[in-house]
Amino acid sequence: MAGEPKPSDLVQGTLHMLILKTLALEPMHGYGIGVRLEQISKGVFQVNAGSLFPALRRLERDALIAGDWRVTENNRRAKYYRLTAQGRAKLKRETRDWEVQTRAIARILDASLGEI
Amino acid sequence: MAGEPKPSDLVQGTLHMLILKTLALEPMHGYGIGVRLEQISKGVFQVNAGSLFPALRRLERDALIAGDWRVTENNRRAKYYRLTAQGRAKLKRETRDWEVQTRAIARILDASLGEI
DNA sequence: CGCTCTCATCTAGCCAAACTAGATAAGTAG
DNA sequence: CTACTTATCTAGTTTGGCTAGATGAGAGCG
Repeated sequence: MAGEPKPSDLVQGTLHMLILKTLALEPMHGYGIGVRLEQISKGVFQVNAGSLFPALRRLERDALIAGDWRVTENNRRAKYYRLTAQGRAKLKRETRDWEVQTRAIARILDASLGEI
Repeated sequence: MAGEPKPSDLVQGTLHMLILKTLALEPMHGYGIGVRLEQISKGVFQVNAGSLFPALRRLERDALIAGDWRVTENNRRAKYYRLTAQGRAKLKRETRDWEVQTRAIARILDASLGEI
């Protein structure tokens, strides 16, 4: 986060939520999660491997996801992660909190002097 | 940010933007900014003094806001901050970036397997 | 065969920013 | 005098994304 934030910089604290959401759709390996987030966001997020993999390890450490090594379609080894029950609950909470907070921020950003 | 995030925890990186927006409406002192953010957000943000004042000092250090000591209506000394031209430009950029990113996040959170 | 490309993961060390948990000071109200 | 509110400040911790690499293995090519 040095100097001017590029538009691709993640809003801090959202990467966990986005990973959980991606895995809620289907189990995937880390690299694939990065590619998918980039695709769905239409390039807004270029998910950094140096952010992504540490995030995955934190999520696994906290038992929100669980992973096992397998072989991909391309015949490479990769660790496939899936949501745990705790992860699913966490995603639900985080999504709800995110919506509450973005609504509140929108209210502030839309405010004008008249309505205070 | 210990343990379970309370719903009042700020989405990281947004405090600067919210302060700039508040000051864009009218010059205020720090304490007042905190009260106003809490009011407009309808209690979603209980802005921590330990977050708020360091943030103000960073913004002043970066010349995005400028402050001078005055006396409030209550006859207390307080530092009134106002936006600088740079601050106004920064607010514009941050608001635009915020909207791009929240739209992208919304797209991800709304995604279902069918549309991949 | 060696070379390069892509896929896939991992790590160390940095840095911004919000947090906790206080201290400080001065005016107001009882 | 005491307690409360307003108003600001700080030290030290933690979170989490960042840069900038290393590592390894399969695929394609001359």
